[in-house]
Amino acid sequence: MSNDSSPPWEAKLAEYLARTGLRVTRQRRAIAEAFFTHSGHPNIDELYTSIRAQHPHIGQATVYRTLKLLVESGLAEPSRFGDGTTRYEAADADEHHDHLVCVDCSHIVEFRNDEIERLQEEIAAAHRFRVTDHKMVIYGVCTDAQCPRRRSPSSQRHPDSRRP
Amino acid sequence: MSNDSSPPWEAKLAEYLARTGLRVTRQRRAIAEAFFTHSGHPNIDELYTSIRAQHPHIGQATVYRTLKLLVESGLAEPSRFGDGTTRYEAADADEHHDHLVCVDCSHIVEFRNDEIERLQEEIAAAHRFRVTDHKMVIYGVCTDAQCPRRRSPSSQRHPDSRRP
DNA sequence: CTGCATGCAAAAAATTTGCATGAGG
DNA sequence: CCTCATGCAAATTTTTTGCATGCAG
Repeated sequence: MSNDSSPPWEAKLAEYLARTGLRVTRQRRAIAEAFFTHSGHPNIDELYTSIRAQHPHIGQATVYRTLKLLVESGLAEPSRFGDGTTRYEAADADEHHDHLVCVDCSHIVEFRNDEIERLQEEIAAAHRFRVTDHKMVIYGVCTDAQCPRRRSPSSQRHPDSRRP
Repeated sequence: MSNDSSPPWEAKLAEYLARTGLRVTRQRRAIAEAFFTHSGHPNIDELYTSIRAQHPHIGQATVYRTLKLLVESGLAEPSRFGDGTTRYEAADADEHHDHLVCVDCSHIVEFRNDEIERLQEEIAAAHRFRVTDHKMVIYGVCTDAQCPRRRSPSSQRHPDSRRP
Protein backbone atom coordinates (compact mmCIF):
# COMPACT_ATOMS: atom_id res chain seq x y z
CA MET A 1 0.00 0.00 0.00
CA SER A 2 0.99 3.60 -0.71
CA ASN A 3 3.03 2.67 -3.80
CA ASP A 4 0.21 3.41 -6.26
CA SER A 5 1.64 5.16 -9.30
CA SER A 6 -0.48 8.26 -8.63
CA PRO A 7 -3.58 8.63 -6.50
CA PRO A 8 -6.37 10.80 -7.85
CA TRP A 9 -6.09 13.46 -5.16
CA GLU A 10 -2.47 14.13 -6.11
CA ALA A 11 -3.42 15.75 -9.40
CA LYS A 12 -6.36 17.64 -7.93
CA LEU A 13 -4.22 19.03 -5.14
CA ALA A 14 -1.43 20.02 -7.53
CA GLU A 15 -3.94 21.68 -9.80
CA TYR A 16 -5.49 23.64 -6.95
CA LEU A 17 -2.13 24.75 -5.62
CA ALA A 18 -0.96 25.79 -9.08
CA ARG A 19 -4.17 27.68 -9.74
CA THR A 20 -3.81 29.52 -6.45
CA GLY A 21 -0.12 30.25 -6.85
CA LEU A 22 0.87 27.98 -3.99
CA ARG A 23 3.56 25.32 -3.84
CA VAL A 24 3.58 21.56 -3.77
CA THR A 25 5.74 20.78 -0.80
CA ARG A 26 6.92 17.57 0.80
CA GLN A 27 4.79 18.32 3.86
CA ARG A 28 1.62 19.01 1.91
CA ARG A 29 2.01 15.78 0.01
CA ALA A 30 2.70 13.83 3.19
CA ILE A 31 -0.26 15.34 5.04
CA ALA A 32 -2.61 14.82 2.11
CA GLU A 33 -1.48 11.23 1.80
CA ALA A 34 -2.01 10.60 5.50
CA PHE A 35 -5.42 12.20 5.27
CA PHE A 36 -6.61 10.21 2.26
CA THR A 37 -5.17 7.03 3.70
CA HIS A 38 -6.75 7.52 7.10
CA SER A 39 -10.00 5.73 7.72
CA GLY A 40 -13.02 7.25 9.41
CA HIS A 41 -13.32 10.90 10.32
CA PRO A 42 -10.01 11.94 11.86
CA ASN A 43 -9.48 15.22 13.64
CA ILE A 44 -6.26 17.21 13.46
CA ASP A 45 -4.77 15.53 16.47
CA GLU A 46 -5.36 12.05 15.11
CA LEU A 47 -3.93 13.03 11.75
CA TYR A 48 -0.96 14.70 13.37
CA THR A 49 -0.24 11.59 15.38
CA SER A 50 -0.38 9.28 12.40
CA ILE A 51 1.69 11.65 10.28
CA ARG A 52 4.32 11.94 12.97
CA ALA A 53 5.07 8.24 12.67
CA GLN A 54 6.43 8.74 9.16
CA HIS A 55 7.46 12.37 9.34
CA PRO A 56 8.57 13.17 12.87
CA HIS A 57 9.35 16.81 12.28
CA ILE A 58 6.18 18.01 10.59
CA GLY A 59 4.56 20.62 12.84
CA GLN A 60 0.98 20.54 14.02
CA ALA A 61 0.46 24.04 12.63
CA THR A 62 1.31 22.74 9.18
CA VAL A 63 -1.33 20.06 9.55
CA TYR A 64 -3.89 22.71 10.42
CA ARG A 65 -2.76 24.89 7.53
CA THR A 66 -2.79 22.04 5.04
CA LEU A 67 -6.21 20.72 6.05
CA LYS A 68 -7.51 24.22 5.53
CA LEU A 69 -6.10 24.10 2.01
CA LEU A 70 -7.68 20.71 1.40
CA VAL A 71 -11.02 22.10 2.50
CA GLU A 72 -10.65 25.18 0.30
CA SER A 73 -9.72 23.03 -2.65
CA GLY A 74 -12.81 20.92 -2.13
CA LEU A 75 -10.82 17.77 -1.41
CA ALA A 76 -11.74 17.60 2.26
CA GLU A 77 -14.86 18.37 4.20
CA PRO A 78 -14.97 19.42 7.86
CA SER A 79 -17.67 18.44 10.32
CA ARG A 80 -18.30 18.66 14.02
CA PHE A 81 -19.89 15.72 15.73
CA GLY A 82 -20.00 17.08 19.23
CA ASP A 83 -16.68 16.09 20.75
CA GLY A 84 -15.30 19.60 20.47
CA THR A 85 -12.96 18.90 17.59
CA THR A 86 -13.33 19.42 13.87
CA ARG A 87 -13.24 16.16 11.95
CA TYR A 88 -12.42 15.76 8.30
CA GLU A 89 -13.29 13.37 5.55
CA ALA A 90 -12.49 13.13 1.87
CA ALA A 91 -15.05 15.15 -0.06
CA ASP A 92 -16.97 13.84 -3.01
CA ALA A 93 -18.42 16.88 -4.73
CA ASP A 94 -21.45 15.18 -6.29
CA GLU A 95 -22.17 12.58 -3.63
CA HIS A 96 -22.90 14.50 -0.49
CA HIS A 97 -23.78 12.43 2.52
CA ASP A 98 -24.84 13.03 6.09
CA HIS A 99 -23.99 11.33 9.37
CA LEU A 100 -25.49 9.19 12.04
CA VAL A 101 -23.45 9.28 15.25
CA CYS A 102 -23.70 6.88 18.16
CA VAL A 103 -23.65 8.91 21.37
CA ASP A 104 -22.31 5.89 23.22
CA CYS A 105 -19.42 4.70 21.11
CA SER A 106 -18.98 7.69 18.77
CA HIS A 107 -19.18 5.36 15.81
CA ILE A 108 -20.16 7.28 12.68
CA VAL A 109 -22.35 5.91 9.92
CA GLU A 110 -22.66 7.78 6.63
CA PHE A 111 -25.88 7.91 4.72
CA ARG A 112 -27.34 9.66 1.75
CA ASN A 113 -30.99 10.44 1.19
CA ASP A 114 -32.01 12.17 -1.99
CA GLU A 115 -35.42 13.03 -0.64
CA ILE A 116 -33.86 14.97 2.21
CA GLU A 117 -31.48 16.69 -0.17
CA ARG A 118 -34.42 17.69 -2.31
CA LEU A 119 -36.43 18.94 0.67
CA GLN A 120 -33.50 21.04 1.80
CA GLU A 121 -33.38 22.81 -1.55
CA GLU A 122 -37.12 23.29 -1.40
CA ILE A 123 -37.01 24.77 2.08
CA ALA A 124 -34.14 27.08 1.24
CA ALA A 125 -35.92 28.25 -1.88
CA ALA A 126 -39.06 28.95 0.11
CA HIS A 127 -36.99 31.26 2.30
CA ARG A 128 -35.24 32.78 -0.73
CA PHE A 129 -31.88 31.26 0.14
CA ARG A 130 -29.46 29.77 -2.32
CA VAL A 131 -27.93 26.73 -0.62
CA THR A 132 -24.14 26.70 -0.44
CA ASP A 133 -23.81 23.80 1.95
CA HIS A 134 -25.66 21.90 4.59
CA LYS A 135 -24.95 19.53 7.41
CA MET A 136 -27.18 17.05 9.09
CA VAL A 137 -26.18 14.88 12.01
CA ILE A 138 -28.48 12.40 13.65
CA TYR A 139 -27.40 11.43 17.15
CA GLY A 140 -28.60 8.10 18.43
CA VAL A 141 -27.82 4.83 20.10
CA CYS A 142 -27.45 1.44 18.53
CA THR A 143 -30.49 -0.68 19.36
CA ASP A 144 -28.61 -3.92 19.07
CA ALA A 145 -25.15 -5.15 19.95
CA GLN A 146 -23.46 -3.34 17.06
CA CYS A 147 -22.31 -0.59 19.36
CA PRO A 148 -19.05 -1.79 20.90
CA ARG A 149 -19.06 0.55 23.87
CA ARG A 150 -22.69 0.18 24.70
CA ARG A 151 -23.50 1.47 28.15
CA SER A 152 -26.50 1.92 30.40
CA PRO A 153 -29.52 3.42 28.62
CA SER A 154 -29.34 6.69 30.56
CA SER A 155 -27.43 9.90 29.88
CA GLN A 156 -28.25 9.84 26.21
CA ARG A 157 -28.49 13.44 25.22
CA HIS A 158 -26.58 14.55 22.18
CA PRO A 159 -23.05 15.66 22.96
CA ASP A 160 -23.08 19.21 21.63
CA SER A 161 -20.67 21.57 23.32
CA ARG A 162 -19.14 18.74 25.29
CA ARG A 163 -15.51 18.04 25.85
CA PRO A 164 -14.21 14.59 26.83
CA MET B 1 -41.67 43.84 30.59
CA SER B 2 -40.14 41.44 33.12
CA ASN B 3 -42.89 42.08 35.68
CA ASP B 4 -44.97 39.08 34.56
CA SER B 5 -46.30 37.35 37.63
CA SER B 6 -44.44 34.16 36.77
CA PRO B 7 -43.00 33.08 33.42
CA PRO B 8 -43.41 29.41 32.47
CA TRP B 9 -39.70 28.61 32.61
CA GLU B 10 -39.54 29.68 36.24
CA ALA B 11 -41.53 26.68 37.44
CA LYS B 12 -39.80 24.25 35.12
CA LEU B 13 -36.39 25.43 36.25
CA ALA B 14 -37.35 25.26 39.93
CA GLU B 15 -38.75 21.79 39.40
CA TYR B 16 -35.59 20.59 37.68
CA LEU B 17 -33.34 22.06 40.34
CA ALA B 18 -35.44 20.57 43.14
CA ARG B 19 -35.52 17.17 41.46
CA THR B 20 -31.73 17.26 41.09
CA GLY B 21 -31.06 18.53 44.57
CA LEU B 22 -29.76 21.88 43.37
CA ARG B 23 -30.62 25.37 44.53
CA VAL B 24 -32.58 28.24 43.08
CA THR B 25 -30.17 31.12 43.36
CA ARG B 26 -30.40 34.76 42.46
CA GLN B 27 -27.83 34.23 39.70
CA ARG B 28 -29.60 31.27 38.16
CA ARG B 29 -32.84 33.19 38.04
CA ALA B 30 -31.14 36.23 36.56
CA ILE B 31 -29.31 34.22 33.91
CA ALA B 32 -32.41 32.23 32.98
CA GLU B 33 -34.41 35.42 32.70
CA ALA B 34 -31.79 37.02 30.47
CA PHE B 35 -31.70 33.90 28.35
CA PHE B 36 -35.44 33.62 27.85
CA THR B 37 -35.73 37.33 27.25
CA HIS B 38 -32.92 37.41 24.73
CA SER B 39 -33.91 37.28 21.08
CA GLY B 40 -32.21 35.15 18.48
CA HIS B 41 -29.52 32.59 19.22
CA PRO B 42 -27.15 34.16 21.71
CA ASN B 43 -23.82 32.65 22.66
CA ILE B 44 -22.35 32.81 26.15
CA ASP B 45 -20.52 36.02 25.50
CA GLU B 46 -23.61 37.81 24.25
CA LEU B 47 -25.63 36.55 27.20
CA TYR B 48 -22.90 37.49 29.64
CA THR B 49 -22.78 41.00 28.21
CA SER B 50 -26.50 41.51 28.45
CA ILE B 51 -26.66 40.04 31.95
CA ARG B 52 -23.83 42.25 33.11
CA ALA B 53 -25.94 45.32 32.47
CA GLN B 54 -28.35 44.35 35.24
CA HIS B 55 -26.07 42.22 37.40
CA PRO B 56 -22.54 43.58 37.15
CA HIS B 57 -20.94 41.03 39.39
CA ILE B 58 -22.20 37.76 37.93
CA GLY B 59 -19.20 35.83 36.65
CA GLN B 60 -18.88 34.38 33.17
CA ALA B 61 -18.23 30.94 34.63
CA THR B 62 -21.63 31.07 36.27
CA VAL B 63 -23.22 31.81 32.92
CA TYR B 64 -21.49 28.76 31.45
CA ARG B 65 -22.53 26.64 34.41
CA THR B 66 -26.12 27.82 34.33
CA LEU B 67 -26.56 27.37 30.59
CA LYS B 68 -25.34 23.83 31.05
CA LEU B 69 -28.08 23.34 33.63
CA LEU B 70 -30.67 24.82 31.31
CA VAL B 71 -29.58 22.39 28.61
CA GLU B 72 -29.67 19.45 30.98
CA SER B 73 -33.11 20.42 32.16
CA GLY B 74 -34.34 20.56 28.58
CA LEU B 75 -35.11 24.28 28.75
CA ALA B 76 -32.32 25.31 26.40
CA GLU B 77 -30.84 23.80 23.31
CA PRO B 78 -27.27 24.34 22.09
CA SER B 79 -26.24 24.57 18.46
CA ARG B 80 -23.17 25.47 16.49
CA PHE B 81 -23.59 27.49 13.35
CA GLY B 82 -19.99 27.73 12.32
CA ASP B 83 -18.69 30.83 14.07
CA GLY B 84 -16.80 28.82 16.66
CA THR B 85 -19.17 29.51 19.52
CA THR B 86 -22.03 27.49 20.95
CA ARG B 87 -25.33 29.28 20.59
CA TYR B 88 -28.43 28.64 22.64
CA GLU B 89 -32.14 28.92 22.14
CA ALA B 90 -35.19 28.12 24.25
CA ALA B 91 -36.12 24.50 23.70
CA ASP B 92 -39.57 23.36 22.81
CA ALA B 93 -39.62 19.63 23.45
CA ASP B 94 -42.35 18.72 20.97
CA GLU B 95 -41.67 21.30 18.28
CA HIS B 96 -38.16 20.65 17.10
CA HIS B 97 -36.92 22.89 14.32
CA ASP B 98 -33.83 23.22 12.20
CA HIS B 99 -31.89 26.20 10.92
CA LEU B 100 -31.06 28.05 7.77
CA VAL B 101 -28.02 30.27 8.17
CA CYS B 102 -26.92 33.04 5.84
CA VAL B 103 -23.18 32.76 5.34
CA ASP B 104 -23.01 36.46 4.54
CA CYS B 105 -24.92 38.10 7.35
CA SER B 106 -25.19 35.20 9.81
CA HIS B 107 -28.91 35.72 9.98
CA ILE B 108 -30.65 32.57 11.19
CA VAL B 109 -34.04 31.37 10.01
CA GLU B 110 -35.82 28.56 11.81
CA PHE B 111 -37.87 26.02 9.97
CA ARG B 112 -39.64 22.80 10.64
CA ASN B 113 -40.31 20.05 8.15
CA ASP B 114 -42.18 16.99 9.27
CA GLU B 115 -41.19 15.02 6.22
CA ILE B 116 -37.52 15.49 7.06
CA GLU B 117 -38.19 14.55 10.68
CA ARG B 118 -39.91 11.41 9.50
CA LEU B 119 -37.13 10.52 7.07
CA GLN B 120 -34.56 10.92 9.82
CA GLU B 121 -36.38 8.39 11.97
CA GLU B 122 -36.63 6.09 8.99
CA ILE B 123 -32.93 6.34 8.21
CA ALA B 124 -31.93 5.81 11.82
CA ALA B 125 -34.19 2.79 12.07
CA ALA B 126 -32.69 1.33 8.90
CA HIS B 127 -29.30 1.52 10.60
CA ARG B 128 -30.70 0.17 13.85
CA PHE B 129 -30.25 3.42 15.72
CA ARG B 130 -32.67 4.93 18.16
CA VAL B 131 -32.61 8.70 17.59
CA THR B 132 -31.84 10.79 20.65
CA ASP B 133 -31.35 14.06 18.85
CA HIS B 134 -30.48 15.54 15.51
CA LYS B 135 -29.29 18.76 14.02
CA MET B 136 -29.60 20.09 10.54
CA VAL B 137 -28.16 23.35 9.36
CA ILE B 138 -28.52 24.63 5.82
CA TYR B 139 -25.96 27.28 4.91
CA GLY B 140 -26.88 29.62 2.13
CA VAL B 141 -27.10 33.16 0.85
CA CYS B 142 -30.14 35.34 0.50
CA THR B 143 -31.10 35.63 -3.14
CA ASP B 144 -32.75 38.97 -2.69
CA ALA B 145 -32.09 42.07 -0.66
CA GLN B 146 -33.23 40.51 2.63
CA CYS B 147 -29.65 39.92 3.69
CA PRO B 148 -28.49 43.14 5.32
CA ARG B 149 -24.78 42.51 5.01
CA ARG B 150 -24.91 41.15 1.50
CA ARG B 151 -21.48 41.09 -0.07
CA SER B 152 -19.82 40.00 -3.30
CA PRO B 153 -20.99 36.55 -4.49
CA SER B 154 -17.58 34.94 -3.88
CA SER B 155 -16.15 33.24 -0.80
CA GLN B 156 -19.35 31.43 -0.04
CA ARG B 157 -18.25 28.16 1.49
CA HIS B 158 -19.86 27.17 4.73
CA PRO B 159 -18.03 28.47 7.75
CA ASP B 160 -17.29 25.27 9.62
CA SER B 161 -14.18 25.33 11.76
CA ARG B 162 -13.80 29.06 11.25
CA ARG B 163 -13.10 31.67 13.87
CA PRO B 164 -13.78 35.38 13.30
C1' DC C 1 17.26 34.05 -6.01
C1' DT C 2 12.82 35.31 -4.12
C1' DG C 3 8.81 34.66 -1.99
C1' DC C 4 5.83 31.21 -0.17
C1' DA C 5 6.16 27.40 3.44
C1' DT C 6 7.52 25.49 7.76
C1' DG C 7 8.56 24.70 12.72
C1' DC C 8 8.38 26.38 16.97
C1' DA C 9 6.49 28.77 20.41
C1' DA C 10 3.53 32.22 21.82
C1' DA C 11 -1.15 34.07 21.28
C1' DA C 12 -6.10 33.67 20.91
C1' DA C 13 -10.51 32.08 21.81
C1' DA C 14 -13.88 29.17 24.11
C1' DT C 15 -14.74 26.65 27.89
C1' DT C 16 -13.66 24.28 32.32
C1' DT C 17 -11.94 23.91 36.92
C1' DG C 18 -9.78 24.84 41.70
C1' DC C 19 -10.40 27.18 45.66
C1' DA C 20 -11.72 30.33 49.25
C1' DT C 21 -15.80 32.71 50.37
C1' DG C 22 -20.91 33.39 50.22
C1' DA C 23 -25.68 32.10 50.82
C1' DG C 24 -29.86 28.91 50.06
C1' DG C 25 -32.89 25.66 52.51
C1' DC D 1 -25.32 25.02 59.79
C1' DC D 2 -23.94 22.52 56.11
C1' DT D 3 -23.73 22.00 51.56
C1' DC D 4 -24.00 23.66 47.29
C1' DA D 5 -23.04 27.93 44.47
C1' DT D 6 -20.29 31.75 43.05
C1' DG D 7 -16.46 34.77 41.60
C1' DC D 8 -12.09 35.03 40.29
C1' DA D 9 -8.20 33.50 38.23
C1' DA D 10 -5.68 29.90 36.51
C1' DA D 11 -5.83 25.86 33.67
C1' DT D 12 -7.33 23.26 29.46
C1' DT D 13 -8.29 22.57 24.81
C1' DT D 14 -8.48 23.70 20.12
C1' DT D 15 -6.93 26.56 16.64
C1' DT D 16 -4.32 30.61 14.85
C1' DT D 17 -0.36 33.53 14.20
C1' DG D 18 4.40 35.78 14.35
C1' DC D 19 8.84 35.20 13.08
C1' DA D 20 13.30 33.47 11.70
C1' DT D 21 14.79 30.09 8.60
C1' DG D 22 14.10 26.72 4.73
C1' DC D 23 13.10 25.26 0.21
C1' DA D 24 10.21 25.11 -4.23
C1' DG D 25 10.05 27.01 -8.65
